[in-house]
Amino acid sequence: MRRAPKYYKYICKQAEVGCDFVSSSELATALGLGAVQVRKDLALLSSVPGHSRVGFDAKLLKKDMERFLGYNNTNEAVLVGVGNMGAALLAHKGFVRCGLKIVAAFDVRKSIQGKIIDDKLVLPMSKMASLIDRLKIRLAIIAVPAPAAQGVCNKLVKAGIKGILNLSPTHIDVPPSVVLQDEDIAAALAILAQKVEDKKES
Amino acid sequence: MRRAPKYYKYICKQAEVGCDFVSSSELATALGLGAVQVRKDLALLSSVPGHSRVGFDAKLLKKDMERFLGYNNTNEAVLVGVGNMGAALLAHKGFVRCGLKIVAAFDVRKSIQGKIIDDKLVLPMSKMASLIDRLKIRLAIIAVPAPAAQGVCNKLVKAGIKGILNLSPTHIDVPPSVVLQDEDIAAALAILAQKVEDKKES
DNA sequence: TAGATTGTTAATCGATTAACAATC
DNA sequence: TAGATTGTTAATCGATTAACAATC
Repeated sequence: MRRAPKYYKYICKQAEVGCDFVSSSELATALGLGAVQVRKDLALLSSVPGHSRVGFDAKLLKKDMERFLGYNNTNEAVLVGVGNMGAALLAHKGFVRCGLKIVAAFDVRKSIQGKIIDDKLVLPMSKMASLIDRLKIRLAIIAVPAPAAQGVCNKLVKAGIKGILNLSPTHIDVPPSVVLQDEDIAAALAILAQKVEDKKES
Repeated sequence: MRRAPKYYKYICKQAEVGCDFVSSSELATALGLGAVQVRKDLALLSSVPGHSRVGFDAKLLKKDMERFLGYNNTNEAVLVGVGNMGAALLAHKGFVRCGLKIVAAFDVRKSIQGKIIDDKLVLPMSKMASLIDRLKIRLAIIAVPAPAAQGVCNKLVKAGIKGILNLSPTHIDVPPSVVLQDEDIAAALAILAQKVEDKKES
């Protein structure tokens, strides 16, 4: 359910302001969605039915969303590539909220090995496979330059990684047993530019 | 067409290796999609029909994709928030390829104002509105902490921005005339973790 | 020709929307 | 009660898939 994160963030914001209840019509107008669609989504996502006239209990709904999005059970991940973007992710505070923790970082460059960023030590690539195996890590983030991405990916898969978030702007091949997700900020911005252009015309 | 970037990246990779032709069945197996779906997509995206037995001309198809994805016409954007993530984006090389250029960066913190990152000067917020207006910028990236995001967004909209890429992990409100796109790496990784979990069970 | 490919037409599936009854 | 909300059932729409004819 691709709308769940949006709902979650809106509910969080409302809960902060002290709203005890959130109605589906409120969510619909706030997020620019159809009221019926939101009602249907909430019926699916919420563990308790909503109350007529007032809507859904904000705190309960927030908990349901967290459970649904898997923000409760902590997942550990490794990061490969501590360049500008990789270093920013190491220092990023937003992961804990989603039940995520980067437990180790790796880089080929000797110059950065041994450095500590936000309490995490940057290790050489040679330590990667054994650490993933020993700690039973299943998730990895690839933040290396495009030409190195496929090689890193192969090593990760061999070491037992089951989910890869690919931040490099290139296609990589994974076996069917591994889940791959591409996240390319430049491409996302380009799509946004397109949408703006399309809107102007209509 | 959400699959276009994937096609594009795969074609790029093949073109680099020296492949002159790409077939839809090849794309399908490489990207894990249905062969018919790819054929239909290409029929829509390609300006020239494919040749039977060999597939599509890789160079032409690459050009078509670039045109479709808007990678040709250069779009300028501003960045607000030069923290870890913002600084990484300023130094990021991947934008040019997608026809994008960050022309200016802003931050509230005096300590970072005046610094130059990758040839771009970090300016105080007070310069933002006039610069956006003067350079007729339509795109902005928000990379500030969550509590500041809505305030920054309001200023951007007032200054005439038409498309916003929101990297902060919070919901923000925009008027219907503005296109908003959320990009939350932590949330993306959480979804990946979910998919891995789901796969294990099935 | 045989085989691998393309493109098209029709069928299926899933998600969205519309209409309405039920609740407080 | 009246009004605002919820939840459900049926209709619509769009995207995906299946089947097949056409090409080199």
